[in-house]
Amino acid sequence: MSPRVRLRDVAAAAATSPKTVSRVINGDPRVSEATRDRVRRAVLDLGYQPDPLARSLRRGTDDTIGVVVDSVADPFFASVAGQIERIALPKGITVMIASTNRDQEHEREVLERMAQRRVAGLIVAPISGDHAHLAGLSCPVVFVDRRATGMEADSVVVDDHGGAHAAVRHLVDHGHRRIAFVGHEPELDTLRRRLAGYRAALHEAGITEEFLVASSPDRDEIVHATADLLASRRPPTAIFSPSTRSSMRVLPVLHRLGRLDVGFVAFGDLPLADSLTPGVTVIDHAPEVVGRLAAARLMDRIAGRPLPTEVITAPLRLIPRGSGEVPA
Amino acid sequence: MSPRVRLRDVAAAAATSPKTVSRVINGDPRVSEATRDRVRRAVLDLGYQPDPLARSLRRGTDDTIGVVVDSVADPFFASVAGQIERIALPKGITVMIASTNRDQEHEREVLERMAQRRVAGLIVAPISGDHAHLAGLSCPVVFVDRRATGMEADSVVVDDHGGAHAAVRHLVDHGHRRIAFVGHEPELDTLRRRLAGYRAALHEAGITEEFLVASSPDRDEIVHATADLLASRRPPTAIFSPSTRSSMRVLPVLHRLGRLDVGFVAFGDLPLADSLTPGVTVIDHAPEVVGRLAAARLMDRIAGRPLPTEVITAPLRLIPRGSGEVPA
DNA sequence: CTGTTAGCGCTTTCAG
DNA sequence: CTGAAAGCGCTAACAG
Repeated sequence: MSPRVRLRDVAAAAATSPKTVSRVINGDPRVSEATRDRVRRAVLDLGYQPDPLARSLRRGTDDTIGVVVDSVADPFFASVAGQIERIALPKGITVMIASTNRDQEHEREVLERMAQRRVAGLIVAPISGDHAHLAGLSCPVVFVDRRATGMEADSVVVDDHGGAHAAVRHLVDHGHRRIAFVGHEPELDTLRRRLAGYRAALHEAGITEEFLVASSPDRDEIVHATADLLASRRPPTAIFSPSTRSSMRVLPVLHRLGRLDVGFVAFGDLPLADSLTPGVTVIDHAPEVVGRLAAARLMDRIAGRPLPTEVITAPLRLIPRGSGEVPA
Repeated sequence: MSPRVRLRDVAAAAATSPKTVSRVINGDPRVSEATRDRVRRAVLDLGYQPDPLARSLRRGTDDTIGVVVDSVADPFFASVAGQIERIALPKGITVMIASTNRDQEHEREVLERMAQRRVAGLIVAPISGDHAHLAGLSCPVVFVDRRATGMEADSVVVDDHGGAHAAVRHLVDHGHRRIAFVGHEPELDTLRRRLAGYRAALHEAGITEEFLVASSPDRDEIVHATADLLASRRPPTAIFSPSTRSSMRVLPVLHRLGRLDVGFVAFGDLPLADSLTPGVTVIDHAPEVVGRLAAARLMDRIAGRPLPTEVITAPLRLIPRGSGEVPA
């Protein structure tokens, strides 16, 4: 529309210099009340709005934070991202979201691009195994869901070991002794921890028999492996699904086969989990909490508050809905 | 880490001027092969990467498109956004996603901020009723899910009327005559069209009895209203849910009450829809298609290709899974 | 308390 | 084909 109002236009209208207008805009106290008022009026009259690009170029940093996750289409990360946005926006911080699609090369590219844009900070669900290359980024980084390795940075995670332990313990308490872990992804630190929690719970209960399906939830193999396992001569009486993605593949199998007698507990909540029959017992993954904690910590870092590097653990809770309470 | 390589550093290394380097970077053909090679080598040697902020400031436009939707945490919009990202990124275009949380004021603010950043284009799921104020934006806008009103702009929508019509027709074909429309939101154009489709299908079948629950899916009222409706003296034998958000509220009611004899067809696919018993029959909303079409059209606009303003309709298909095929 | 000068890194003139 | 000068809109540095 109108050709864009600049600082100098406001300055002219307020009969002062651009720098003084800049001071008023940025809340510098060293401006007289009278001038300040004139400037404020001019700003309103002309509908002036600062140019974020020019400002960032000069300042060397942008009022933007980057969020890099596996995929925005993943409900867990979508919730995390939504929460971050909710916290950042009121502070005048813009959020840029990007997906890695679980591809290391892609992750690198996306991060580089954000760094190039001089983002003030990054929240990353890292997919690469070693994050040393991220140490070179000149802005604070907070990891979510998976913790930092190879560099000093805060991470906001959930208690993978404890959550898995609680889930399996819950099944044991309902009489199950043959419990499968379906959907292992050994390349993910998170999953390895959940596997350890599963094993610890078995061990504690004096169970030595382990059922492990290590097919990735992204491939159809998991479907067949699960069906085969249930059809085997000595099948498990319960399944622990260590990730939402795994649950989305395994639950349909159970329902298709009508195997609703099989105990089932999932790590990560699911939409419609309480409309299934039986309802799906889950360890709630608390994406909102993860998002909130990560955003808060990043703000602290951007503000330069001196804090020790930390692994922040979001609390988990078990939500019994039926599938985890079927007897063995 | 290293202090950032600038154009002039590359120029120095290649023994030429910044402008010539700029020409090479931007693929200007009017540079001799020899110079071009020297520059390319220098770029690689120094690891030069252009500064997007400086470039945008000078050019007056940013290689970024903004995506503004109800909420990234909404699975439909998350898919749409994911698809847009997938198309934009390989073209070197950065995507900024923001949520309106269905708040007009918020929408205005977010859009203003993006415009301020000189985005090259916008993809918007508009929440405000009249979009005339968006006409002032100096970049192309493509609307998704809901169509433009009050301004000339492309929209990518689904066939709301036709989809709803097909859904209700499907129920009629299975013998239902008392079919409820649960979860109307009269302020949304989309929903009004779906309601019209519902009515048209009833009319065609010679049905005069209409059941309408106009509670917003965001409020608990919809739960009670649905339960009351089913408990009434002359209840519907089937329900058409005109939105995913509505389905997420209504399905739990049906399952909690054990009313699996009630026919159910939803507008918009649902995660785990085929694990419910019965599986949920849906009109697939095709978020990926909507995203792809919107992104493609926006690219056309940004490239300045002369095209008539259009309402592009993404195809829908009915996926029968059981709930829509229960007899009356 | 206020203003001037310079320059963030790039690209658009316009002149060789 | 190449380069010098100017400036996008803003703010840091340094006067006054």
